[in-house]
Amino acid sequence: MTKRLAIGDLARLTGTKVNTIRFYEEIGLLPVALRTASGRRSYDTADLRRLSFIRHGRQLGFSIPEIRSLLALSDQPDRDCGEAAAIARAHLADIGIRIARLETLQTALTEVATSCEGGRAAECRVIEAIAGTELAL
Amino acid sequence: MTKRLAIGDLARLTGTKVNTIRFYEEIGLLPVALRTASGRRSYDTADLRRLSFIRHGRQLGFSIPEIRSLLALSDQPDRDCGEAAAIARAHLADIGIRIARLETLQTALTEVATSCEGGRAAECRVIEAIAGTELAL
DNA sequence: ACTTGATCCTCCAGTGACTGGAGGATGTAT
DNA sequence: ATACATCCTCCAGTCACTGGAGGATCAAGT
Repeated sequence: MTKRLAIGDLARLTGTKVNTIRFYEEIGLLPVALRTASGRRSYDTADLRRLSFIRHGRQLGFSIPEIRSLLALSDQPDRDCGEAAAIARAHLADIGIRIARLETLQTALTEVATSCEGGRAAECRVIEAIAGTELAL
Repeated sequence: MTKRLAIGDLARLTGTKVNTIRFYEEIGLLPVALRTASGRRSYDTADLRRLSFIRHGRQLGFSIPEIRSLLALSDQPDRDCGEAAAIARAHLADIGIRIARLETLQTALTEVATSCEGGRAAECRVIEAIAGTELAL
């Protein structure tokens, strides 16, 4: 039998609250956990990877329905490849925008962070970075 | 007098609910809005940019305290440059991680999206993409 | 001037995604 | 055997909105 993890271990390894893990099970983001003889939840490394994915996804601002649809890509072993491709494509555009915005913010913050050495306060373009250029109103 | 916007205009232009704009005013993310003679809120393009920043920031997964601290960089005209640089630096590491994760996810999704044309279902690396490589346990 | 429909106001209740705590059982280390 | 951490369930609270009631105001058309 490979290494099994208690809920607390999983929580520590992923930076998740124990209650949150139980919550994810309740709403079906994580599979119903196996139980030990005494009724405690027991996990393996697949659960660890899945939870890690969920947590990082949440930190990136994906909603739970979005994460569900991303997880669906992994959950369907090889059926309905066309549908999987459609889900993937639907997310790709959004991800491109996110990356672009983060990169603009990165540039703006780098400017702020380095401006002090340059002598005086930088022209602060932080809002402009993320506000979006489409607002030329 | 330059162009003034009603709360509904601001909502439409930024994709925000009217109630959410009032909420942001209440918690101090947006300045207390000017009012017309009849008591309606009135906005300008600075408010539009600020709200646009807030909304995009939220979509990128930044919490309201984080957004507050990013806005602080723009709000302080030129006082305490060192503090501003510290805030900027604190966010930069995090942003680098976000970008890297999104790029890995982008690669994984592109693989899924293009695999159908190649003939058979791709080995789905979506979870692996975001789960993080530090979990080699 | 009047009506109609959209928009605004305040206030307050509800939702999504957690977070924390009470009360009690179980595991582990001395 | 005693302690102390960890687990269980259940339920209440928080954060960031979201929606609706009840009522005033505005802008357009007749």
